[in-house]
Amino acid sequence: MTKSAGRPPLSETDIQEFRARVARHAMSIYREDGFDAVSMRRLSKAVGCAPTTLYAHFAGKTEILMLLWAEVLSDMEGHVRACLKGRTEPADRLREAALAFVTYWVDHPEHFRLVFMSNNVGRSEVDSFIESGNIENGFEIFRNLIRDLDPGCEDANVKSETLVAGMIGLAMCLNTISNYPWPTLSQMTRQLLSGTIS
Amino acid sequence: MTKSAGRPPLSETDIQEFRARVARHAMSIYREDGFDAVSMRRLSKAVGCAPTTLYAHFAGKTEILMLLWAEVLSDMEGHVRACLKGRTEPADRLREAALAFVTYWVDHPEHFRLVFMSNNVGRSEVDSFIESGNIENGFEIFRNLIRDLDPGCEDANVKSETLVAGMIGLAMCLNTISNYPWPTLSQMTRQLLSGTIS
DNA sequence: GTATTATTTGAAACGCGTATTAAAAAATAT
DNA sequence: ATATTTTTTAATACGCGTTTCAAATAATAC
Repeated sequence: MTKSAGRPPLSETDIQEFRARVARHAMSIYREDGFDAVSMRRLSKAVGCAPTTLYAHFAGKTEILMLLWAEVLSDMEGHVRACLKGRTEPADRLREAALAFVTYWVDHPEHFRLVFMSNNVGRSEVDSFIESGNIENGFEIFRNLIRDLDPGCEDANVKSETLVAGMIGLAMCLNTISNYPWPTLSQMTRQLLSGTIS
Repeated sequence: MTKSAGRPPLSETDIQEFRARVARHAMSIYREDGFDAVSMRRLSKAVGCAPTTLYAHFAGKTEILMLLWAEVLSDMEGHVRACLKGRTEPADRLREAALAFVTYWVDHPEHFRLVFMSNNVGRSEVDSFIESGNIENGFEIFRNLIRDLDPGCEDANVKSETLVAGMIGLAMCLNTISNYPWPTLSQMTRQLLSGTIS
């Protein structure tokens, strides 16, 4: 059990550092030139490594893109929380938060594409992201708002998960079928909420 | 204004025939080997033309994939209508139709991917599909079910469009974040409907 | 130094969507 | 047949995600 000869494996710190460096450059390219510009070849050039090296540290491109999700989601969360400032009435808070949520994705179609349409309906990759708690946080905002509205609500889970999924659906439809004569964004959000606020 | 010399342009019939032939082969490849197998090179080989020829008749791959949407959507519509057989109570009909809608997309993730995740958030391409009335039909089922439930309902448009978008969101979340501990599909659908049935 | 192990590299390959462009082929009027 | 016009083709190219694999490099123990 003594130390064996040969080059030691990368420390956990080294790995994390590398992954963080990749994330930084990926984000920089994404911000600079958009989603389509984030390619493995270009990213490896920016990082300063061979394209193959990326595949030694990531399962694939999707796993790298997930590093960007966290930033976008946190930015979105900021927008939602910002519009809660100064509002105290629970129903009002929930309404405005929902409107801000949908508005964010409609105003940032590129972000929406990155987060919701860049996965190949993949299985295991997304799972790790779930377990990291990032998704849970997204639901939590609305779960809390729903609980504030109706303390002791037993199906707050069902309500919040359905609300979030529904809002994502709204954003998706507005983004991808943009020329359809949709009702107003606030009309649809209000309608979607009518089952939550009761 | 007499006929000019030279090879005459393809007749509208010829064009339609070619497009139909492409659609047939595309659908055949899709059914046989799945979404990823439908590539321009392979499709051109199946059709019996050069890859470039496809680009003379279609703006791009997305426009070809849209030919498959109609079939999938009509299949889906069949499933929804089938579950209405024998049901007369309006609220019951709406509930079952909604459940069938979401269930269809969860049971056929490949179809979901084809219809909802194969467009690059593209603009003009999807528009032609809208104007062909295919989307309108999808909404109409639910608009009618909502009208049956509440005749003289003034915001049936808002309700149906929001419901459909919400259901798509449910299907999308269940498909792409498949390992999250979601509530039951019927729980979420019922919750989503609670704002519609009231 | 040498041996050993871990990691990175480079080059090549596959098929992909898409674009360009010159050459070939097809279909017509005269 | 010839001229004219439209359509198709073949070849080539670009960058893409991903994989394979032998060669190079780095970091350690002895």
